Amino acid sequence: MPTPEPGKPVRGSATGRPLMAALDLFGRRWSLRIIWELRDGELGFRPLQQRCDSMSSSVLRQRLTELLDARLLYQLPDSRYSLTPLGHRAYQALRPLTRWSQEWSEELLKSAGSEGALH
Amino acid sequence: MPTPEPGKPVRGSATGRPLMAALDLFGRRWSLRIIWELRDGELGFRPLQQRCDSMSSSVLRQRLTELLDARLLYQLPDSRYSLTPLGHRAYQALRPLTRWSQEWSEELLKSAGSEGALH
DNA sequence: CGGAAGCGATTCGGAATCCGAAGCACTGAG
DNA sequence: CTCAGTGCTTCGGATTCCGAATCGCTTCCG
Repeated sequence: MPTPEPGKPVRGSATGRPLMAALDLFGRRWSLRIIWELRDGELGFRPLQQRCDSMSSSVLRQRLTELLDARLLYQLPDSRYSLTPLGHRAYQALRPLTRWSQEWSEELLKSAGSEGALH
Repeated sequence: MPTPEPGKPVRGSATGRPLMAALDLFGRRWSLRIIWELRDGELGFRPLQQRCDSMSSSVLRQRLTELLDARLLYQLPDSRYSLTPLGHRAYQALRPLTRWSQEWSEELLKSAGSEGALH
């Protein structure tokens, strides 16, 4: 499972268009979450694992190397992980998702309520 | 694998915070891509499959039911799939990713170039 | 009518991925 | 020396994904 790279064909897209590579990278489990948890501050391996609901260490390592390869993260001399400027901009690109998820939550509550009211 | 719902615990997050449910939903393979491909216009099952690099029909069906459950999609009387207003706003929330992926692509080209220059 | 083509959708065996518990090597504190 | 905490690896089993085949249905065309 190679790290997705814009320009090269990635799983799920023969073209390698940057967006498709990004969708592949972020479509792997925990990728988005890791970036999210590093949004304000460096974290070591285990603390990061804790914040990610104790995700499995093997997958965490896998995701970390992918994100390091992709230059979204770098490692401090004390081996903690941190977002690169590029990684931080990726986080910012994902911020609208927070607002949307709120809206989504409200929408589902609404429709759940009207379902119940039908009886 | 239940469809993630804000408020309920989802895989990868005991809290069920809306954002975490969203990260679970979008973290499943092809989810982002499907929304992306429906951004401007309805598509039937097989045409949609074509646009998604001929992804496997079983997974496509799985993702579609999840996105229907989550109210991001609805099905027209002729059984084509379309974004709901909520789904369209999800797409809009993902748009900054396009810009970012461009920047990412350039950054990787830059560092690939400087690597070569070291010899 | 007969048949070919396209559709949405399902099934199923094998491949890829993810999980989680255990353990290793190292470091600092007591 | 112990003990706890760290980054990280290994490995067997569970889950997920894949892809080809297939079904039933509709449409189109002779």
